[in-house]
Amino acid sequence: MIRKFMFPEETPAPILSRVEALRELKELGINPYPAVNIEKSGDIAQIKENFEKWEGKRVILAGRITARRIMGKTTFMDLMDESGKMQLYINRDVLCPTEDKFLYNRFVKKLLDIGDFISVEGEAFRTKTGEPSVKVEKIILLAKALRPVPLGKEKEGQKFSALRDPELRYRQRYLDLLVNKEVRELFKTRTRIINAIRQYLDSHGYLEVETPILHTVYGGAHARPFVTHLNALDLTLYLRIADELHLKRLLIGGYEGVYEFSRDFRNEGIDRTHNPEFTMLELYVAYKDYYWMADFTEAMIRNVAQQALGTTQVTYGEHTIDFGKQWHRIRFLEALKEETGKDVRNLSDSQLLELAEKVGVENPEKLPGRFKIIEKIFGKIVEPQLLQPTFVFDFPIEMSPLAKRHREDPTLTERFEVIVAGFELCNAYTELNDPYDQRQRFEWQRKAKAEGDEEAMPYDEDFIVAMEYGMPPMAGLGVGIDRLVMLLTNQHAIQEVILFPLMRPKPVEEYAPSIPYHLLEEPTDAKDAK
RNA sequence: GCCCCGGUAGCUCAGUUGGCAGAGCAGCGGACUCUUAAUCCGUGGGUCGCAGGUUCGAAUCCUGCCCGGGGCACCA
Repeated sequence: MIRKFMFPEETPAPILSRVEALRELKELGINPYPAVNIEKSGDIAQIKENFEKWEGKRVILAGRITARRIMGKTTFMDLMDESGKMQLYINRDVLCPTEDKFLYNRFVKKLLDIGDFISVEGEAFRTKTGEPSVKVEKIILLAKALRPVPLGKEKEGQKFSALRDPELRYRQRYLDLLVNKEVRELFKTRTRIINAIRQYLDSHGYLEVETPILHTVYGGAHARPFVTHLNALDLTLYLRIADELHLKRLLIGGYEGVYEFSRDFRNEGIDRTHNPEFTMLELYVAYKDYYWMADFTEAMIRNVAQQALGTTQVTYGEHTIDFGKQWHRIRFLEALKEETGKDVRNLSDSQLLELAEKVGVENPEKLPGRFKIIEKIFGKIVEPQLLQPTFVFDFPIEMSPLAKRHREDPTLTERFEVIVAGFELCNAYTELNDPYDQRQRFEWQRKAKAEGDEEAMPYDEDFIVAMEYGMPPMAGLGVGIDRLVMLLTNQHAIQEVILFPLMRPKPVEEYAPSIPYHLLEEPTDAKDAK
């Protein structure tokens, strides 16, 4: 896996040869890192797409050398830009029409390496085998690569060597992107998904806003926060765990629909569905309830899948998930009753513990409160069965301190979650706007915290005050963007859909040998002296 | 925190019952003017994750540790 490079003098040969080439380039007076402004003829993929139009014309391209096939007086290279690869045909006598063949013999054949950035100019043509190519007449080094880029050779999609190790892929994501085209595509899809959501919300008249990341009081979710400190005010601050309470304040302020793509931070474990920082979409719309929000959510996700992927059907692992069909709708307690045959609210504490044990909840007696146990039971026996998009409505009130009481049952809240492929994708409420009720819920949270629930929400006085000025009835929605991207791209680790997932820090010399720059400073006659 | 799997050349990996540490690609030298995993000839390259132990002898067996991956738990 990761090797140690403790001995700088034992520089791997591929690096030594590149440093040596760099030294020679400098001696020759060739700037290996020139400042340039290149007028590219276009993207390689586009040029190749209508190659008939380009054939016989001069083109200028820039990119990285990804392959090299030296055949004596002719060399083929593959040049890669963001869009694709183009073959370069470098003929000695085309590149060097005069007697001086140095540029070809030394520069092209010896001093250029795979990974170097170059630009070329020449005629677009097809080789005998029909491969779109450029007959190179001019070639400029744009940037020398000192480390071998692990570009695997490839034939018909089959890779012969490449960057596969997940640790190195995440740690050196730039290499992952460079080497693995599908990873580059994946993050484009992520952006398309986010853009599609933004477009959908904008077109419905909702306002994108930015609220603070540094909070003096954190809230809006059950989670432990990251704690930091502001020197200027000698103040403890928290990185936000949600932006809910600020967005609601904005509706108090008169906006009727706001949303934010919120980078949230939760001080919790790291695994394939949890990164310490992640992206959440939150949306709040005045004068609406959670039934309306359910319809809106369903329509939005369906539209986003269609926009970003061109289909509403996605493959996730072994399942085909269809966002296009009408989503299932169930109720939390009814679903539990169907599975267990019991109304969990009527169970005694000991009966509830017994049930929890039976379905595989470990150490339920250690959980802070009945509702946590009920939640676990639900997670064990109901959630894993929900593969197709499913709304779960009406959660017990203890689980939802910011949601409005159910209009028909005061022990429930008007809340739904969307479960897809067995995990939670969305969470939404008819938002609580009764300041007296909200005050009481915060009190319960305060009590829960005192009893050891580390994730209980802190009492936010200012939020209550704001609500006391009058908060419009509203519906709110939260969507885990990373999870949505996972679902839509068939990825099973959150690290795959976050460009730079958090990694345990590691000294670079443990995964990358140091470059022997001293060789560049050596006087040119040093070798002769020896 | 627990369980399973892994760590061998720059990259991807093989390594038999414990018996001289290997291949392909990349590198270096050479040949080659339509190749595309170019080909051919030659060649350098290793703290086998770390530390102990068993053994005449350990990449291989044992113990501990580090790192990673997967699973469980934790995480609405």
